[in-house]
Amino acid sequence: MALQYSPQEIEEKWQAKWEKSGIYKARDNDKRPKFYSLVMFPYPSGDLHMGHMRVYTISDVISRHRRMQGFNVLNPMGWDAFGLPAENAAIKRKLHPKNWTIENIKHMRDEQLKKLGTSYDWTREVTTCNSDYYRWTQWIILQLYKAGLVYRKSAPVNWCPDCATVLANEQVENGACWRHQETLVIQKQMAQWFLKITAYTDSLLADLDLLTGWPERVKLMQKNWIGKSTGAQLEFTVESKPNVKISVFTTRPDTVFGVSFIVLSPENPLVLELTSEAQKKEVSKYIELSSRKSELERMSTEKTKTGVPLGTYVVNPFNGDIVPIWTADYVLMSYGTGAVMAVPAHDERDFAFAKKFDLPIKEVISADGKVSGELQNAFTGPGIMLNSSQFNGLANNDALKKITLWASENKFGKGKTQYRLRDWLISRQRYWGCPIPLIHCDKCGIVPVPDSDLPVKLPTDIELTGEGGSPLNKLDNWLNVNCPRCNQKAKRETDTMDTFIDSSWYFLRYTDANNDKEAFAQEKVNYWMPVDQYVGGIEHAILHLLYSRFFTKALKDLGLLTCSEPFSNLLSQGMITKFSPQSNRIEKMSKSRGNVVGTTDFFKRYGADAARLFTLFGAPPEQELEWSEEGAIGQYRFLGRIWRLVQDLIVQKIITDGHKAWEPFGKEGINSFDGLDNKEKVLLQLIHYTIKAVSEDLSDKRYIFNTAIARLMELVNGLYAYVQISPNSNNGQKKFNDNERGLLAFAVRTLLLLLAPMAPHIAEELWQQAHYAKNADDTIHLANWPQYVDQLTIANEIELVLQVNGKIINKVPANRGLPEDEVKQIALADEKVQQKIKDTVVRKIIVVADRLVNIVV
RNA sequence: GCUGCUGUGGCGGAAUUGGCAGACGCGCAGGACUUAGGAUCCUGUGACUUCGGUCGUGAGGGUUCGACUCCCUCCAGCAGCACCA
Repeated sequence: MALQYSPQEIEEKWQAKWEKSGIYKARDNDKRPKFYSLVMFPYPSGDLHMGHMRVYTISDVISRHRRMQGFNVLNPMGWDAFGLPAENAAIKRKLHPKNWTIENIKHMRDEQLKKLGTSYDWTREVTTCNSDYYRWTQWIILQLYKAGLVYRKSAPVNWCPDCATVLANEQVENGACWRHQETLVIQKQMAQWFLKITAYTDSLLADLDLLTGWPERVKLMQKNWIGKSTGAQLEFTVESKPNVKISVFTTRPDTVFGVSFIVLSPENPLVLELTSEAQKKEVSKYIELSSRKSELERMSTEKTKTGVPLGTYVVNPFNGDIVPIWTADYVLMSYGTGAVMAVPAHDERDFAFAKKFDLPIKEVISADGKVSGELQNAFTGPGIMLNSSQFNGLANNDALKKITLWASENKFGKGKTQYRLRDWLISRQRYWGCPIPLIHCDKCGIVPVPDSDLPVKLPTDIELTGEGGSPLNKLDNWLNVNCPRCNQKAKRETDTMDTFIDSSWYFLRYTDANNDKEAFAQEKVNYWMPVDQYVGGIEHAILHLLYSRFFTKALKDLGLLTCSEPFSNLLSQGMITKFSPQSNRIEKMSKSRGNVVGTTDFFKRYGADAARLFTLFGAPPEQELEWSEEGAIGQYRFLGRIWRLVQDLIVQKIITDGHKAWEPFGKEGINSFDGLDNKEKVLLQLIHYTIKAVSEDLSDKRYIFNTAIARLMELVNGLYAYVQISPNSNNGQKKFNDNERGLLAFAVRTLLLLLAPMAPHIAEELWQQAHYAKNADDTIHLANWPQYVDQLTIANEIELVLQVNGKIINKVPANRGLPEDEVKQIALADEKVQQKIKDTVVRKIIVVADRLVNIVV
């Protein structure tokens, strides 16, 4: 074997061998404890670059480590294969989306993920656009439909002109489409399918507390998205139409005596009903104007408020005040009741509005309960009530509760909790998605496709034009069916599902991926779930993770599984960045920014192991990592350093003996420092310390791989130093006695085991060459993770730091575990310390065991 | 604007519990080997220094024998949300 480290010669060899021997297969219901390791599956866009590789490397290292620790590891991979890019590519290049997708999957799987040296169980691969998968997506949707969680409703929805389809609320960012940052979403009134995620609002919010293994920021983002507010819903009677009431939601019922007008959203149907004859013209003009404003325009006019009065009034039931009704587009129809009570004295928005239109500002809370005169700003803090009849003098927080109670006793309103989260719009007017398995029958209404007729296959003979409307609508022979209930003519639903549905349950399918009788067997899903470690990008903090949690809870209630949260631990890896010549900035690595580093080239030149090490070493996993060619080459050099060290020890027959590894100490190594000379002690301690440190770094308490690699580098440096100071024999080669050979063999063995999860190819190759493998079929990746002896991780002798008044004066060697008095004596006797303190009185001596002494004078 | 996170050498980063700041790597400098070195091996590398030391973790203050770490004020950068009543 060459003395030169050549990843090209070893990596693909081992990849092929691992695949053939099936060492990464997960076993259902094994006796070992299970570990479900999951990485967010990719959209098969065609080409992964180094920026993508980080997440797969991190997840793979965790899987490999757990496997060596004796867990029955499930580490699956699949494809989120439905979606718009396939359809757009089809329109542009006249390829069928299916063929485009399959080609991409083949390349990404065989040329990229496999060549990274990942340890997936490919027998469980799932592809969401295959009918053996989406058959069960349809089945699950029908179960949810039967449970009343799927409904159809005509509603104002977000329409992206570029996608030519509607979007979920979660897919609108700053008023623009999440796929097209420049394309403003427009509002359309359409009949659409919704999933009733709001039925689970409370448990989605409350159970965030159970997710102790999730990053706080992700939980916070979900919490904000759900947006719980507590307050009250209050009723204001219209003065001229006493049978009409306007409901408002407010978090500040304590300010109700300060209401000086009511505002309705322009979309609120009450606006037209309540406008006076005199105001009709102006109000219609205003509604027309604001309907033409996009979401973004409505936001950008943040500071300048617009609105018109309706010319009618309501009665404030709390104090009989008669106040005007206005319409203004700072009030959103989609939140609460689409109407608010305006209290300019205590709400900044209302204050701005009242100032602009010269409406009264009535103070009802102040810091001391006294009138403050003219307000310059809204007073939003806590204080004492005034101008509020029987509630005067109370702290506003007490008044809030009492007013709510009083309102419900007198039927003016009641306490209410309001959420920001709205139901999930799931229908899309596109072709390349999972067909919704429902049928429209004139007589029977909406009829689910019977289970026996699933899957509703997506027809393949279709011409895609990219014009608006559901492409499936044009396929008469697919569209027209007989109603399963009355057998009369009926039509299929032609919308397809949001692809986030496909990814909301794929982790369940992995547990039983080849089942053609059911979505997953209870026994298997309950054995594997929940996922023990999920790794993925922060961009899915809301969408995918919230939807998956919702699916898990809904399926649990349907009796299909027993866990209520799908992902016990979540790691959100940071992105890989690189200087982009286009923008002259360091930005996220992406094709469109022109700063990608391809995988194939890099693997060919430096190997997958070096790529893996660099992405692990550059920064902790949650932080951003800037790609650096030099840094990556540094890892290649480190691997070369290991290679040469081990090769030398093999060629010189130091750690091997014929076709066996040299093992006079057995696999456990030496269990005490007794009888070792100093340099041996140092090496033995280094080995045990390294095992401990790397094991802790790879544990779920840390997952900090950069320090794990740093510890391995220190071990390698230590081994070089050890070999260097050993005496030469006559022929110039290093001379080692049997004990030293055993220690070296143990050191190298340990090094390779600790390296194996991170650089699997070189570890396996050297494992074989040094004959640590029992036979040709033995693999380091199923070997036991090394154990350390705590006693041996620390030296008997320490360096004692001597301080005077907290400043370091000297460092002296001392034995570990000395009694405090003795340590004090050492410190006081020290020459440098003496010089410093001279005759001054020692006030206090602080001893930190085995670390330092601080003398205070 | 609100919320959250982050500020440490020329660079990426380490310091797990309040106890030696800068592990490890990149870069740089010097040496060895060599026909050659952009390979490899070894050594050095926070700043200032009168070579005794002095200063040093975004800025300022505080608590403490002792602060990168805890508290307060401020500054800068990043991210999420953004008229949510």
